Amino acid sequence: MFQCVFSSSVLQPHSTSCLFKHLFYHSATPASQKQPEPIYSKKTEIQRQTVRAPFAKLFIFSALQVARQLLLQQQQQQQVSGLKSPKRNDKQPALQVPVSVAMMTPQVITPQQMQQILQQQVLSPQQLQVLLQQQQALMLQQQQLQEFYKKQQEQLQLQLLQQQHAGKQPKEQQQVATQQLAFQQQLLQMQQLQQQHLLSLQRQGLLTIQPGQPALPLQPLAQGMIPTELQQLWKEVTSAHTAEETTSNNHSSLDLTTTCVSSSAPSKTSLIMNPHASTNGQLSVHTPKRESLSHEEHPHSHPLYGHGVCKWPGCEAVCEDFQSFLKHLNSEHALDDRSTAQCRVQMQVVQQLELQLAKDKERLQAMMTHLHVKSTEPKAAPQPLNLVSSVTLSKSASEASPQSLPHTPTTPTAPLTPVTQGPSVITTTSMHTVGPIRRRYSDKYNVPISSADIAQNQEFYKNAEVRPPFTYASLIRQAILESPEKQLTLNEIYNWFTRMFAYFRRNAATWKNAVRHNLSLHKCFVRVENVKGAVWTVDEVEFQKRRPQKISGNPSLIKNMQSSHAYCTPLNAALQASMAENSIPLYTTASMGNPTLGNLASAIREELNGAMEHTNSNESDSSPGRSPMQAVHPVHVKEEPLDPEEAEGPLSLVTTANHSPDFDHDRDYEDEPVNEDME
DNA sequence: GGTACACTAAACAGCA
DNA sequence: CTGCTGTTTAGTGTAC
Repeated sequence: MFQCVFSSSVLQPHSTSCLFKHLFYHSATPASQKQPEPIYSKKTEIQRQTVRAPFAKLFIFSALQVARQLLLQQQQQQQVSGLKSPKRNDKQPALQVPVSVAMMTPQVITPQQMQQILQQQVLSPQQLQVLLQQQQALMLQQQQLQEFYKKQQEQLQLQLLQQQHAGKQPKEQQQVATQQLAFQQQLLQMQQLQQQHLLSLQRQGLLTIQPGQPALPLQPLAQGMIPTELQQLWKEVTSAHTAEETTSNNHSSLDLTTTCVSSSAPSKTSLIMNPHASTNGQLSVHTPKRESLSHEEHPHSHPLYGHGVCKWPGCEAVCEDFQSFLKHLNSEHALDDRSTAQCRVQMQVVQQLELQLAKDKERLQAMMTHLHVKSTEPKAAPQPLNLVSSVTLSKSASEASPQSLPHTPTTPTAPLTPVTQGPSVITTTSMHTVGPIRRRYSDKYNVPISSADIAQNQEFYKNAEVRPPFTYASLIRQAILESPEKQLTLNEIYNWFTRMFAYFRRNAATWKNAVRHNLSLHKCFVRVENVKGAVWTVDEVEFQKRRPQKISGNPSLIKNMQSSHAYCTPLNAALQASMAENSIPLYTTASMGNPTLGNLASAIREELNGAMEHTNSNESDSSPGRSPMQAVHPVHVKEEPLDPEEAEGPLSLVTTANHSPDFDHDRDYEDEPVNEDME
């Protein structure tokens, strides 16, 4: 989950596809409108309603939280590094980095990715520069504040211990506790100030936050702060802490150049046990040696040390124990030009991550707004106020602007970061989910599954335990058609299900029964006695008979459908754009390596042509509210309630998203693993 | 409200 | 007897 989510922004290409598949299926595409649920007959409607809408939102939230965690980790790394640099200049342009970014740890983005990130930013280069500088300065300030806050906590704890053992100094303890409380309150204020700061940035045009959108739920200390406010706060805290302390220069108090860069910092106890030790006018107490602090707190915990390896960017030196690591840190990563440069690089990485986080926050907000609009749209409008007229629909679906969506006037969904293609991608596709999308569309409108459906989301469904939005009949047909001889035994169909869909790796009794039921029920499935037993084939004629009722639409839609671009273009463009935005290899359906995907285009055309034939004969049945994509591919529209287990939140989805194709045999997977490879 | 459809669950039979 | 395969029925939910 973690990597999948976060790398969507910066780091890991492979996971990016994962994320965008998630996005597609929980926010954007018509397919997302269906949330699976295996057993819904015994669930109350209330359960379903509460389960569906928050699903995607929770996932997005989770993704953001994870990204935030990683960002904080990066900040920690930078923090440790930054304290070692006496030359660091907060206002220094971030691009003057002599050290190759490729030296960084595997976690770190490559120069190419960095460039991509830069290119995809919403801001102009000038704006970006300004914003970078501001963020850089603010970030350092808040880091210092964090450190001080931590010290305060430590001090309080130590004094509490002292009090317990010695039973004295109650007054001082109370004083510190009071300061602690006040400090926490001030932190809350700072959070508000952060939002103000963002708003000011927005007013300056440096941030593109949509109007009317609620303030972003900023995390304390996770965003930049107004320097003056922070300094004021700093002054208040420090002055309250030591009354006799001569308030130092605000700039110097925040200037890392005044900090002690020696690794042999004064012991923490000396600073903490005696508050007066920090009354030297220099705020060395506020610039602790993190390694020493964390070392004492957690003997083997260090942001730059983990799994016996030095995590200094580009180092990865093996250190047997923590002591050796400290030696290594002090020797190999001492204060020099190289370390300084690396530190700057790390700073830049953090900045980029922050920017990316801000951007993703924006995206999240837009998505949430979008989903909120959709979910709160009155159900009483089965024919939604589709402002996309038939004239508009006669054009390419991809040309339709998101503004065409029926938005509630109070919560307009402004264009989503129009500079980047990623969000607009989602918008482009999600725009086709207008109307009562949360409602499950009739399966009458389900076009049987096409190769494109599975192809484009194959990896997703293979790994994510999400029920595919396709009917059993469609899946069975797909399985059979994918086989070389266009025929499968029942067991082979089972295997196809379990191989292609993680969802079908559990509750085997249920879905297998359903498969058998469908095989028997539908005339399109023909049982043929074969040499090796009975096999099932698909009677396409019978199968096509089901189609006429599946597509209805007005002539404009039909006309639009005559070009396969109506369906292919937006989706493929969406995928490609999202991939390009995240600088990952194009994940086209044709490059997925599945032999069945080679016929994707023809399959799509086949589906479309087949649909067209029937649709043309049924033009009287118009559905003006249906968008082209829905009309062409209404199978995505079908929405189903969530499985209670899946409804637990995004975690269930996201965690399973990283499952290896190897099945989880320990989870209700009643059958043997796939014991034969049909292909 | 009726109808069609999909899904789930279950019963049942035949067979190896 | 057990398990698999295949058929059928019933109940439920959803969309039209």
